[in-house]
Amino acid sequence: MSRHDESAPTLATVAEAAGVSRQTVSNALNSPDLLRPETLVRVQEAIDRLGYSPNRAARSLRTRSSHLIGLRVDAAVEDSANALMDRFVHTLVESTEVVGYHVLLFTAGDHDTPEPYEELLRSAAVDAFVLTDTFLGNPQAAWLAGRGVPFVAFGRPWDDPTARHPWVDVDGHAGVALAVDHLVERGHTRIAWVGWQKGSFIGEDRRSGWVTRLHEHGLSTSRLSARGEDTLEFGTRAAHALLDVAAEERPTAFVCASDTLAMGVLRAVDVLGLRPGRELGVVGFDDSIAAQVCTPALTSVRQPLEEVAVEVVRGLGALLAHRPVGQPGRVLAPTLSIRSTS
Amino acid sequence: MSRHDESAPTLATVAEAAGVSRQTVSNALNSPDLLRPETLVRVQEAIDRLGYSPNRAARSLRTRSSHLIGLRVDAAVEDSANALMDRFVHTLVESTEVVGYHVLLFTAGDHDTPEPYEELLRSAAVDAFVLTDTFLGNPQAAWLAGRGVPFVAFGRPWDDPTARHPWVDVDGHAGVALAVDHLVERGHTRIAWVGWQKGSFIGEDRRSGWVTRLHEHGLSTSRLSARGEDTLEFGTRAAHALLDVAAEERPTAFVCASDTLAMGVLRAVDVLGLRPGRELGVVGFDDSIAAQVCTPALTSVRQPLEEVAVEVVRGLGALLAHRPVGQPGRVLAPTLSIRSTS
DNA sequence: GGTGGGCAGTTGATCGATCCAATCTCTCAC
DNA sequence: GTGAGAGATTGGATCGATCAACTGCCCACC
Repeated sequence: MSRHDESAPTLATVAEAAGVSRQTVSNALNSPDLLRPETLVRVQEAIDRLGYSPNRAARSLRTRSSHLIGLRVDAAVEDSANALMDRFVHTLVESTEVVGYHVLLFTAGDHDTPEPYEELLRSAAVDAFVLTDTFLGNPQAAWLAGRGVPFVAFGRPWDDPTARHPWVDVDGHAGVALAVDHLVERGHTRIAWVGWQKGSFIGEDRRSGWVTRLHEHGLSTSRLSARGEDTLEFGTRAAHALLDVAAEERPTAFVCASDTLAMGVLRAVDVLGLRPGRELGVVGFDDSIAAQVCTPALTSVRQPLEEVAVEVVRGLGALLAHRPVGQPGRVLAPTLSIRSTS
Repeated sequence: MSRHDESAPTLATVAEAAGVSRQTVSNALNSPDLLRPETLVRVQEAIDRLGYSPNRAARSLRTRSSHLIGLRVDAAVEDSANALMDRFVHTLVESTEVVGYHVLLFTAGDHDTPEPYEELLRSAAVDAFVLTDTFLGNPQAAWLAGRGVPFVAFGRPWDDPTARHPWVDVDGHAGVALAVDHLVERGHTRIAWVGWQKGSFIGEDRRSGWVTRLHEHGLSTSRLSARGEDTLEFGTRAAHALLDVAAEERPTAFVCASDTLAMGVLRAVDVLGLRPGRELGVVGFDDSIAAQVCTPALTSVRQPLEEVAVEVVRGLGALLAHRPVGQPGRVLAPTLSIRSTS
């Protein structure tokens, strides 16, 4: 009856069991190449036998790094197809685990303040952040960068091309261009845009794909564009308005800035008794779950969220190792998921 | 030029600034009522002035609690409407923050092993877990409980009513009964069930709501039930099969075990040229985003995920305070979100 | 007047890992 | 045979908080 079994094994316990010192056990874990092979084996056995895992708090305290990455989750918006985070978060968690990190979730209340970020950083709860809600340019990126908070952004620093923080983004322009090409190939010549109000950089990026691509195909964009909020209702209203013209001016296809808007367009189309598909094309953006399961299934631009997550983690790695980043940003190409509405 | 400004303030720094001892500062944070009001104010000022937040690693090491809750995220399934986690996760994060905790995400690989859970617990990375994927009974709950891992489950221990771990669940039976009542009120008398294969406790619970409620209304269930996998395709196949009978035997409404299945049913209905709504009712389960934005919008049973999250956190609180739980489980009532398909 | 008790605040030890500098053990060259 | 030097291991100090025990101090009570 040696020792009470209740307390978890520590470095010292393992060291004693293996007949070596604490430091040797620590080296076995952190720099195994420093040990003689036979010693390493002996230590490993003791570790396995005792079921030892190093205490994170202790390691964290000493090394001054928690091996945690902060990710802010904001309130889920109802009635909108914006559930693309699921896919992203999962890959992010998987990728971070590969490099020995975990993801910590937090909320930041209603208004954007740096407080929660700084608090987590000051208390050494996380080593860095991943920013995702860079919807309207990213004001946060600016103030976080200014305060020396380490982070990688999913989204370009639109408003400040000189920003030096690492970021990853998806080429919205190219995504919409893909959609336009596809619709043109299907024979459409009057392709409308349903997007967001001016002021959103992402929205303008996506829209520019529509404008330039139509022009490159020698097609007109005039009287084919609608702008408003990112809601189902606006999508429906916009479609009604765009279709309420003389037959020869009527668009035969809609490219939308989001799946939410596209679903709104589909609703209008349904009310008017038109059948989406070859005759009337509709393309969304995000390839949300709703796009996949609704009837008719929505053709949509798919962001390579898995790749984005991997790149974000790569950026985090460089950031935390204080490796200088050559070019801070990376733009990835989306693909088109073709379904029934085109 | 006192001290290099780089390093973050610690208890000692604050203590010196306020002219008190470390412990007094610690007390100011953890048991303010131990201090004389004027001392408390003085310490508070120093804390604010220096921008001090206690180091979590150090606190964690000493108190043996990380104030982190582990939540496993599994691979997002494509082509299925199961995105109900978003809503749950957000409320969970918010509720845990209120009681001073944070949520840590992790994955458990493909097969279910207790390894990742035990590893996180052994290394003191988390204090407890929240289990959510208790889809088919919950095997994990059993082995986690057996190994003394503290957790609260979202989902009943169907296979072991004597289990003592805390859990929260939603009454699937009642949810489906709600759907049946609603359809009966709309005048339907031949109401079909599209659900999962036998062997899933949740599936049987939901189905039982359909069976007993129809019988209570004096309606028949014979030849009105289909069972299969939780996919869009099966929903479509099942609907085709159920509708392929003599007109007077044909169901006029479908209650489904999930939104995914309901979307499949809608697809079949669409192909057959029927219009869902008053004449042909379809009700799903989960009130997923897809249900909300698709056309026609799907009537669906809505789980009170916000309440569930709050209850889960309450359970965690009791668990971590070693407060004995009287009755370990709590069943919450779902509601019905009525939309166009009924 | 001595004891006892509550209040306010202090000090040293401790949690479990890693860092650091010093030591020990070889092997090999001269 | 000795010293250099790399390879492997050691004990002590440290990260920053909390715990436990202790010191004054003041007032009440017998």
